[in-house]
Amino acid sequence: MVQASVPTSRRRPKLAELISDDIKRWIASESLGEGDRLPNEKALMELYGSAKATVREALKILEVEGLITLKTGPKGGAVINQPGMEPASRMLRNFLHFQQLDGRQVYQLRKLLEVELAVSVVGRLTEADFQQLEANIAACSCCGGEEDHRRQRFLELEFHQLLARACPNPLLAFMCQFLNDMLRDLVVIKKAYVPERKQFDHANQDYHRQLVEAYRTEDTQRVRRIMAEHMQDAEHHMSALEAEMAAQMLISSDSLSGHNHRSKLHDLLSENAAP
Amino acid sequence: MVQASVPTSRRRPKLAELISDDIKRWIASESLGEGDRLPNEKALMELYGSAKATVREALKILEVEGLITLKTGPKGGAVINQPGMEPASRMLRNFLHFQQLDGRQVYQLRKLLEVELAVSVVGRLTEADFQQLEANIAACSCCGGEEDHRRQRFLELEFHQLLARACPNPLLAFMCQFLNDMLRDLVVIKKAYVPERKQFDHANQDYHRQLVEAYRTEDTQRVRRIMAEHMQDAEHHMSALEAEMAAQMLISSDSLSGHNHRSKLHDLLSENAAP
DNA sequence: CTAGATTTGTTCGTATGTATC
DNA sequence: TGATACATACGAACAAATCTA
Repeated sequence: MVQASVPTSRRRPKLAELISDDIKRWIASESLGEGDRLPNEKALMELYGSAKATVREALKILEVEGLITLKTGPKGGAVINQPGMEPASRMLRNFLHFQQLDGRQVYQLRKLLEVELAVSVVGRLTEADFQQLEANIAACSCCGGEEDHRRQRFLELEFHQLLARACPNPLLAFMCQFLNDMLRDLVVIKKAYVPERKQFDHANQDYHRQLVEAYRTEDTQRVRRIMAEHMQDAEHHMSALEAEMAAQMLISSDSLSGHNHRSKLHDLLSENAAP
Repeated sequence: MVQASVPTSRRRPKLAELISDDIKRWIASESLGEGDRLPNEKALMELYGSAKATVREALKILEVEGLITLKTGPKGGAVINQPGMEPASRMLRNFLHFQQLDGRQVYQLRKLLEVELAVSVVGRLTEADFQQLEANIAACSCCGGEEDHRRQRFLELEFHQLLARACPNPLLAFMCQFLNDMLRDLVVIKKAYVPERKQFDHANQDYHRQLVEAYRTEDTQRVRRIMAEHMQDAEHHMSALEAEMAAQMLISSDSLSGHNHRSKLHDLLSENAAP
């Protein structure tokens, strides 16, 4: 049983999947890195004895998985690309879209992971990091107008993203950033959930300020205590939207914002008779 | 900017990606579930005014992401498939393959998450679950021969997988299962790392037995304490392979086992002159 | 700055295999 | 068993993008 690429259902592996797996094995065995180039389509065609479309499908799989990028022109072709966390994040959202997930469960993890992450970056922040953190706090407190609630939330989450980028553990960093992204998109959907928002904003900014202070003095225990309180407090204020997350998670907010696209399929299948 | 499918690099979205995004939007807006069928290729061709290959590529993207499965024959076509955790797990491994990751970092998370998971399933185990757990312990202790160290590890990890399947929080369950899968594949690679293995096996079995006991009496605090100790102990014994994980993570162990495939590309490009 | 070369991106047409009825 | 519907695969050709001279 080879069958590595699409193991969701036991079935006969298709030709393109075998080819993409073979290329993956090649990448792993040669320990290739960013920038190395694969042979061009023609060479792959005659190597595997397959048609152009089949090779293209194999390359498509690798592109969707974020392992290569395809460019046209001379010196173009398939170059190996070390994937960021976006593809993994996207797939995880696809998975969670069909699960029932509520804010309580998100914070069950956030309370653990954000604290662990906060502690793990003590002593690892550069002066540039401190400047970004303090700039974020300043932006948070200054634009505290009543206008744009969402911008406020974005900035607060960005504070945590800055911390995550400094984390030396890539797994921990990924999970925290994923949780932050989910909360960010949740804010996009729920346009206004404004109970006692004012004091919540103030409390958040206070936590962030204290965190930076503790980081300056590299006081690990204080970092742990403040972040734990911060998460506890945030969970309490999240109880407002204690329901139906994971409903609209298939499309990331990047594609939601801007035009409010409706799918062509929806238009066609609902009207079913167009002039 | 639509551009949701492959956001690893900012570039003009290709036609196939736009189509797959549109289909995704359709799935999300109609809140379709498992088993619902998409229009067939011909209908999609004339709907989007694109050729067969282009539509096929769009469907390919959705298939790689685990959102649909393609079947041949009448009543075949693209049926919506609620993705399991395999696609997300695969992408996360792709990401980590290019990061430096060691056993210490894995256990930094495992110590937090396995304990949280263990506590969260107290009172949620059915009698069938208990039977599976006890059967696992029995299999662990009986086949304690010196023959197959790997089988022993597989069974021990399977104990934790059983617990994870009973966890009501899908995010927490995913992360624990992912960590277990990574450790499982690591065992496949490192064929024999046998320092004081015997007493380690015995200790593990003892922890597992005590855990089942505590679950029977629904003693939450005891579950927490035992699992915490179990993870602490396991981390200590993992220090043997404190180095280079994440090297061979691109291909899952399913495809590694069996034939020890070498890639065609490797064969061709190294010899470079075939008779 | 234009022109050509190179390589991917897209399309059409056709043939094959396979599962259902 | 055969007919049908559908995905799968092949091959050739054209279009578009991009580097280089």
